[in-house]
Amino acid sequence: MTSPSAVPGSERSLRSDALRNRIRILVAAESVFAAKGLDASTDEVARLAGVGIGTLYRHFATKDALLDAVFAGRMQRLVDRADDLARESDAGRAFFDFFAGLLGESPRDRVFTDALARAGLDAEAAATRPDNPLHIAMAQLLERAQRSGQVRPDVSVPDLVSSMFGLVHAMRHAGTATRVRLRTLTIVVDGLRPPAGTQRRVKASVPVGRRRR
Amino acid sequence: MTSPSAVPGSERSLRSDALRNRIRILVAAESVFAAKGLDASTDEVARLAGVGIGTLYRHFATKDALLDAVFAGRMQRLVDRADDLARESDAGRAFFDFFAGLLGESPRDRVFTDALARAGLDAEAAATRPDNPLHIAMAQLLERAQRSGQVRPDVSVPDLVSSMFGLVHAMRHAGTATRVRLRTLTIVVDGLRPPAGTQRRVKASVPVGRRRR
Amino acid sequence: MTSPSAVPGSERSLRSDALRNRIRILVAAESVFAAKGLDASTDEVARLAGVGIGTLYRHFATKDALLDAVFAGRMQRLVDRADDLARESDAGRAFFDFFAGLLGESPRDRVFTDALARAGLDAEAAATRPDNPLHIAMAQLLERAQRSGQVRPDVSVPDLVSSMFGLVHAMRHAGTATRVRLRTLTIVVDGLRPPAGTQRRVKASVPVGRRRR
Amino acid sequence: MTSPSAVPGSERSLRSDALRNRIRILVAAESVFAAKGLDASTDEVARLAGVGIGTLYRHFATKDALLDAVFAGRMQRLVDRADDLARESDAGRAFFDFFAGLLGESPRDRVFTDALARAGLDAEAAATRPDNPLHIAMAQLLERAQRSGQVRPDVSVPDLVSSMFGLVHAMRHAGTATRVRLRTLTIVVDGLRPPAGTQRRVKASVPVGRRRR
DNA sequence: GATGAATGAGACTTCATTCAT
DNA sequence: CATGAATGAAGTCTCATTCAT
Repeated sequence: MTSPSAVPGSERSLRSDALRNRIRILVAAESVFAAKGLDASTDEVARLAGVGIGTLYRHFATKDALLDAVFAGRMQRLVDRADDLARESDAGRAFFDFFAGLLGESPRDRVFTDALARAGLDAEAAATRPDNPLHIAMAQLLERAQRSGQVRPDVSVPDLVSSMFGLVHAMRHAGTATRVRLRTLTIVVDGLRPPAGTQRRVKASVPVGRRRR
Repeated sequence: MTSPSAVPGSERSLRSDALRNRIRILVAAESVFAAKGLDASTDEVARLAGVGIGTLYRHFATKDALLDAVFAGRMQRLVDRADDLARESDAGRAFFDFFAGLLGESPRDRVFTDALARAGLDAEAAATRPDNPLHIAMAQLLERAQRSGQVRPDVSVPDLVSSMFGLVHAMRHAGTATRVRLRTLTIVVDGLRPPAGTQRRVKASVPVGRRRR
Repeated sequence: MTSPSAVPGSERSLRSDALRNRIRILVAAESVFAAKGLDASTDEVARLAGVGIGTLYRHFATKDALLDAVFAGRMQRLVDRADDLARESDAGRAFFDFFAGLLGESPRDRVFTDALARAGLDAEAAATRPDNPLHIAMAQLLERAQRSGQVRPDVSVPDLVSSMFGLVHAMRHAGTATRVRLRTLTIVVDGLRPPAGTQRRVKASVPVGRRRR
Repeated sequence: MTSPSAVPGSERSLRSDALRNRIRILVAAESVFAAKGLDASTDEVARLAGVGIGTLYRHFATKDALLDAVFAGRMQRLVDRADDLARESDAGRAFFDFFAGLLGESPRDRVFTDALARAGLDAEAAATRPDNPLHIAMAQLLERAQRSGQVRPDVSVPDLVSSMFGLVHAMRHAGTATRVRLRTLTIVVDGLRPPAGTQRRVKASVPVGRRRR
């Protein structure tokens, strides 16, 4: 999780101070964009990062490139969590925990939602590019949960992503009203469960347990 | 529904040409903002409407005022539909039709979602200002559907609004993938149904008792 | 003073309603420009006058033309007062009363000062166009006062106009500080008196010879 | 007088090129606003300064801030002159030289007059904020001149400022007519002298010649 | 590599003036 | 003649991006 590859774009070895600057910029950017929206100025990001604007543009050719990097970082955290949960023994629990985790994300920021909106996650792109890391991670969670009979069998990964996308926005709308947040989550979670009467069928099939990768 | 008051701001009688321009501007604005986001320029709206920029600003003192008007129009359509459905005899069908209707709205635009995001609909504001027309309309739909036992009794109007908000965003994410759109809707709709085993309780309150589908 | 010619531009006979509108516009313009400066909009003038903007432009082809008319009206009042005073028997008193009258004018408005600044009253234009009504009126006041020995003989009408112009601005600067207003006036007035020792010379030319106060 | 602090805003050390631009902008602004009035566009200032409009706004956040800086520069020159004169041995000469110096200022520009009009110099503000540099400098000139009996004892600093304000406007009105300028100055100057008969009184009180402070 | 000053396109908005009703 | 809706030039200001130091 903390290996260098966790910082996107850092593969080409950078002088340590340059790397430090890059990270400071990313951290500042996430904070600024989360607080003030994506229209916040690059100047403000640079200021918070404690670097000159020129330095920011040396690391990220474009504001858009910076946003992409921020989004990628955010997505990575989500993928990491999905991967961690995929190792859980209880497939259903893992699956629903993933959704429940969204409760904690993004009290009010637009970074996460926009991160999901970009990055080729929309349903159309998903068909042509099924190699998206988040897709892969979610596919594992979903498959196991479905096989264990705890998730309705008729949902696919794109459905899941759309639902998750909607849920995150709903959380943003619900704001700090805990009750509302909770019940909105419940609605989606219950909607993902198998309809009454179908529920029991496959339950015993997970004894072996499978590993990713 | 088609009375003049359906066009926001038309209450003060305007010369016919002025009214026509006002409408053209609103239509253009909805289209432009839907296509390019709320950052699209007022110039572009004026150009598409075929009026000078001065005319736009004569009708709407501020870009924000224009956005408000666009949002209000969009909300009004939603409220109108909710009101229409409130007159349906089958409470459950009316309720779920309302949600199903969101399938048709907003294939990809940000106007509708942002319209919902503004206008004091967020959960916190809802507590203090329960007089919102959409709230009232949805409250009617919800109450009746709950009394008929077709919607789980533990959801409140704010939960519903958050869910709807999320669903609309999910629709935007799903894009034109009809299957995904449909299944995402299904998840939310099923999540709104009473959990298995609770279902029967209130049944008798709907005289004849009607089955969905 | 109240003859039709007092309203500049009304010479061509206008229908009575048109004339009334013209006057209402002028009155409104003076009030608006005095309160908000010459940058106030023509729209605001029209609104206060209770006429449409089109009507304003029918009467005054240009904002500048309107300003000229307002200025002319203000100047006329000044000229009228000078003419009235010219009929006073005490030449010195008449002269100084004219200056003292400026105390009352323009507590804070820019119309009067700008009226003076325009209308060919600057010293250079005065040389080529000595037919300015205000010049003529002030010339009479000055000449008589000088002949009576109560005003220093070395000042000319342009000097007087410049002094008056400055005094009016000084009044604007002094604001509502009565003491300051009064003393500033005193300085100019005393500066216009004949220097000590020169005073008596021309005395005999005023038959009776009168003392101030 | 020529220390760096004479350039307003240069206190924070700027890169030499930035400082040069700042000065070019200020010089251009003074010239443009003097020639065309305060309504002249910032674009024109930038053009004359040979910088982009963005550079102008980097140095001065607002047109108003630019005007303030221009005004402050102009005021500083006036204060500097007053301070210089305050060191003259002949108090009366110093005092009247100060006024005579206004002859040279501002043949036709509005910058100086508006600089005086702003900056809390109006008579009302003066009462509450007597710490204005110009006030202090003029107070010194005035006090000494009054003590030496060469200026009437009943004028205060606000009176003086109002008079000066008026005089500067009068100069603007007089334009290039040297005679008029000179005589208008004479009127004010003579008005500031002690009235005949009072003149001698305090004279002997200055025998040794005293230094301020 | 880092810095931050400079740039200028482009956004929003105002207002004098015109013209169809 | 009166009206006020329409027009668009022009103004202030922002901000992504470039470039000299």
